[in-house]
Amino acid sequence: MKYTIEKDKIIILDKTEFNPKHILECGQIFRYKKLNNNDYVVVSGKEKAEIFETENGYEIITKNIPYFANFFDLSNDYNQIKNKLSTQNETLKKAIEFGYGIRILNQEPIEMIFSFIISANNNIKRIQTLVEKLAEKCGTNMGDYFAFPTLKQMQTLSLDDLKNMGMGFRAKYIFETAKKLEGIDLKKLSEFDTEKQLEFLCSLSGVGPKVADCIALFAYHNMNCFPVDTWVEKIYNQYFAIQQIKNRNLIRKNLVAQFGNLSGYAQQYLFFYKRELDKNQKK
DNA sequence: TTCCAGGTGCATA
DNA sequence: TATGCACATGGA
Repeated sequence: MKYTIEKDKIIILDKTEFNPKHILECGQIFRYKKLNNNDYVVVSGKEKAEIFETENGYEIITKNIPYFANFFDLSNDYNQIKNKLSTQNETLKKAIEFGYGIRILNQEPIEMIFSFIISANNNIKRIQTLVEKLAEKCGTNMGDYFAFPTLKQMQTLSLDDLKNMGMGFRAKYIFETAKKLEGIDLKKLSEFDTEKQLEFLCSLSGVGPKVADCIALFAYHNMNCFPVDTWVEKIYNQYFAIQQIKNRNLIRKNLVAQFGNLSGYAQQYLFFYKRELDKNQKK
């Protein structure tokens, strides 16, 4: 994708491989805010960026250019990925045409772990509220926003703190995982193969197969993962299944068999497509 | 009032 | 190994 870098901004000269709405509203990140039509503020870890639409693309304004160049996966060629996937399946082709500007973000492992523990049996709106509360409660004050808490900061929270924030039955999971991660180098996990990565993640309290897939996908860019949640279950049974399947493990297996090392990309296009369609139908 | 949301953990057979 | 249920909370 065409982009250039100036002092404090990344200039994107493309509107087909980069679309802030598609990128931010496809459920992979919870800390963003819409300013105007296609303008957004996004917070990741302790960094912040603002995105503004221009005539020929977008400008990403930030104090940390390298961080957000990597965050937005700018060196990756999404046209090639989209072409490959579009030929594989008609529904996916439609989903890609719909969410053409999606990119899979490179996010912080610690942020993904706790955010997706919160996501269990929850809706995106409420997940956003809870993640924000967590940052406000114990994350570093950066002036006009709060950084996502470090592990040390997470460990200062009591079980009651978490319950009082509205974490519900996930409070215990967060509390236990914060303890368990002590002394563990999460960067090392990127060197593991998929099986080992998921095995470790599933050993954390509140992390099962679906949440582990999300963490592997969004924190470690592991494209062999295909998180199957309630939405993917719906889309699978609507468009892919010969016969209806409820077993999510089996659905995952079938989808990974079909999309291989492009599974993570395929999943995001399908997830965004299905959710937006359902949202619009309700209106 | 009931159902549902980017599910997980645990008991039971 | 597979199935079923409880688990907080808030919006529709």
